[in-house]
Formats: sequence, C-alpha cells, structure tokens
Amino acid sequence: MNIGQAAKASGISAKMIRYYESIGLMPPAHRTEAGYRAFHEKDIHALRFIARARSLGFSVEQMSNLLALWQDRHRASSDVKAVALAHIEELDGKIKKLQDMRETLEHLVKHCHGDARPDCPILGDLAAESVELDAELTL
Amino acid sequence: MNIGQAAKASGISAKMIRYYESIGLMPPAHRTEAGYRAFHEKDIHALRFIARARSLGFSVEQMSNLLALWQDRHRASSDVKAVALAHIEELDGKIKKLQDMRETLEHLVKHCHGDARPDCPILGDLAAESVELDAELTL
DNA sequence: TCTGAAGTTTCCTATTATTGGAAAGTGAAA
DNA sequence: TTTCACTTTCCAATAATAGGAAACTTCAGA
Repeated sequence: MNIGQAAKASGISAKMIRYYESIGLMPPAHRTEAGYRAFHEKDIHALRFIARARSLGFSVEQMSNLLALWQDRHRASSDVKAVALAHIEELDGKIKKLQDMRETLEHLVKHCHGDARPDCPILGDLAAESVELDAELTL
Repeated sequence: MNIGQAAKASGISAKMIRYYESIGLMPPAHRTEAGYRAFHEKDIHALRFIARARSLGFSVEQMSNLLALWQDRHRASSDVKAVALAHIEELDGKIKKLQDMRETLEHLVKHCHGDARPDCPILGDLAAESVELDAELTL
C-alpha cells in the first residue's frame, strides 16, 4: 500500500503521515526497493487510531501515550482512563474560557444599538481604562 | 515611557508589543535619540484596547478591524456589532466542537472500568475499524 | 568619573499541527 | 518511449508567543 492509499484508508493526509513518522509517533514505515513507503494493515490500524484520537482533540503527545497503552496488552484500563480524564479536564478548561469570552461579548452586543450612530458599548468596553492594572503598578 | 513600563501598564509583554508593531497592528513607536521606544498615553490606551480584545479571543486580524473602527469617530455601531457577532459565532463553533469531543470522551470514560484489567472501551473505540472510510473509498 | 546592573535593541530560534511548493525520482499505461 | 500520476526529501509558511544572544543605553552607587 502506497502512502496515498494509506492516506485515503486512514483519513490522514500523506503529508501528516510522513510528519507523524518523522516525529516518532509512527515507527519508520517499511520501504519498497525504490524507497516508496509500504503500509500494511497493521499500519493502517495505527493510523486510524491516530485519526480517531485527533478527532477527539488529543495532542500528539497524548496520542503517543495512548498508542503505547494500546499496544501494551497488559495495560490497566485505569491508565487509559486517567489519560482520558485528564483530557476531559483540559477540554473543560478550554470550553470554560471560550464560554466566558462568549458571555462577555454577548452582553456587550446586547447593549449595542447596531445602527448608524457611532456610540458603541463594545468599543467602549475595549477602550475602558483598566484600573486594575494601574493598581498592580502601585503594589 | 519605556517599553518595559508600557508592558506593565498595558498587560502586554515587551516582546509582544514589538511584535504587534512589526506586523503593523501598532504604528511604529516613537524613538528616543538612543533608539529606545517611547510610549505615550495614547499608545498605552491602544495597547490596553488590544489586551482587552485579546482576552476576549479576538485574533490579530479582528483586532486590526476593531482598532480601525475605534479610531474612526464616524463609524457606525452596526459595524462594530457585526465584528462582535461574527466573533461570537466563531466562539460558538469552537465551543460546540470541544463539547462534542468532551461528550464522546465522557461516554467512553463512563464505560471504562478503570481498574487493573486491560480491557478498555476507550482504546476499543479508538482502535475501531472505521467502516465509513472504507465506504468512501468505494464511492 | 568609573563601573556594574538592569533595561533595551535587533536577530534568530522554537513551539504545534498542518499545508504548500520545488526538484528529482518512480510506476504504469498507452 | 513518452507521459502522467505518484512518491521522495527539503524548505517555507501559517498564528501567537516565548526564549536567548550580542551589542548598546541608562542610571545609581562608589
């Protein structure tokens, strides 16, 4: 199987397959005599594993852990669960941050006329004198 | 005001202040005879504006728009509102994506014993044969 | 006035995951 | 044999930020 076919079969671009190999997430692929990478079923499985993990937002480093656990038949499911839970917390943190931003912005938008007049609380907020920072300066 | 003081007063690191200047988000700072950047109140205002916008998740490009609107006394508040609304949609998209990931992962975690045994539905899901991709290949 | 510390300058590097391109080589079919 | 699609490696770019090096400036203390 060439890299192009492996890409189609796994949903990971050829570029990224080479990249994952270069950083050691995937082991060096076998090669044909001419130097073409040759992928076997086992490799495709690993690539799909990676694709799925990526779609769940795992970083390359986390995927590296997951792959190691996956390939260790004697892993404890608690180890896997720990990685997953840590990732959930990470996701929660990001979600919270985005929701906070969204809320603030929503609030500002609600108070903006949104007409031809120039006065706008959104810009007003952005330009507000930040008293807190001044306070910090005097600490 | 030196760059270090400007950094403290605005909450933006000296590195980033130079960066924002280099990409044109901030106009070139005035210079002392020795070549040190000299910041005035007006600059600090702009930097704080940027800091606030950053904290709301606006990208450099969006901030560039907002700054232009801010400095245009005749802007229509509807223009500002449009930028903000577009950003809210962007945030919503990101939030949704993260929540979807979180949900899937939460579901998997719930079904994982999390003990010393090796069987784990999390890895099971990651390693699952992806039938959809095969189907796509035959299109 | 000299000296040293702290601040500043520019330039280069790295990060993360991904995409793009160029130049050269390979595969396969007509 | 030509041609087209594919592959190879290498280099560059993205967005926002951080780190460091070498050279220069400022300023306070001796």
